[in-house]
Amino acid sequence: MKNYDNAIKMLKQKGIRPSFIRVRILSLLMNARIHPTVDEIYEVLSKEILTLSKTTVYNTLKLFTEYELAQALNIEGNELRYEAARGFHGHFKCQSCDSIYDLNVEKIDFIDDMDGFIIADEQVLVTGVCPKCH
Amino acid sequence: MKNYDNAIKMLKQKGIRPSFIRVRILSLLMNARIHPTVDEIYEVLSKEILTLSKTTVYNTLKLFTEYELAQALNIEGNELRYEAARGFHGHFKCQSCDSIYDLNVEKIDFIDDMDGFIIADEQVLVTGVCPKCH
DNA sequence: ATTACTGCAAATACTTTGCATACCG
DNA sequence: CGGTATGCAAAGTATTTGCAGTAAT
Repeated sequence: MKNYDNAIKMLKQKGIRPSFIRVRILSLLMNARIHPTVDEIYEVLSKEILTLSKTTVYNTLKLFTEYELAQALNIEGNELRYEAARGFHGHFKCQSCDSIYDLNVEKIDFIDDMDGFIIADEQVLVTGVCPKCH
Repeated sequence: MKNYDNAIKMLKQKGIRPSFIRVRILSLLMNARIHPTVDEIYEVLSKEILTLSKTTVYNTLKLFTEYELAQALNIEGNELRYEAARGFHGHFKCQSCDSIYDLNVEKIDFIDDMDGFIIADEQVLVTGVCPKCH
């Protein structure tokens, strides 16, 4: 329950109606500091929301992405992961256990002259082996 | 023709038999400095290699990735792009025209202590609008 | 009543797998 | 010949779309 209020507040701020499902999905993203796939979100929430459909999860995440409440991450080539929007940070993916860690990194240091380029987003993905796996 | 020799040489160095198709795919990646999808590679090469199948393109790229001749890029969530292996660099993706630019960037500056993490690869993806699109 | 939200089913897109055929040493 | 490379068809997985039913204002 604890974070529902927070999620409701954020949805209202963006002018999105805080339906039950939206609140639950946003709370999930904000609480857990996880980077779930659509499938993982669906698996967790469909246990409580028995009528939930994957289409709705897709719709909701798309909506959140448009309103910058969530961000899609290209971690695997073949599926999208999502996380709640928050400050700039990177990700570390363990190629052994597939865990994903958040990473505090400095902003990108461009060598090229970026004049004329409008930068909207920066993503950093580091791959390797995490401490638990060696 | 010019780069076939180069591609053949690289394949031999890795102990991979330089079949015609492999040479063509590797040359394509090395010459054009592009970041094609499997589909784009297939479209280009199937005009000359009429019997080419996508499976072979997939197989070949997988092989190249294992031998570090090519690298898969997570640019879109739903498809893989490939580029010839070369030094560390980032990518800029224009959200208007979908062009992908190579970017010279400094190595990631970690704020976290990365002790215990073995870093195998770093990817930087910047999204925004390129000079041609505004 | 009108608009927005949800969900099913089908369609599309990308990639992998199993197996058969063709090629090369 | 024997092993590797290629390719077709089918299966698997991820995502999108069209439309209909439902809920909210």
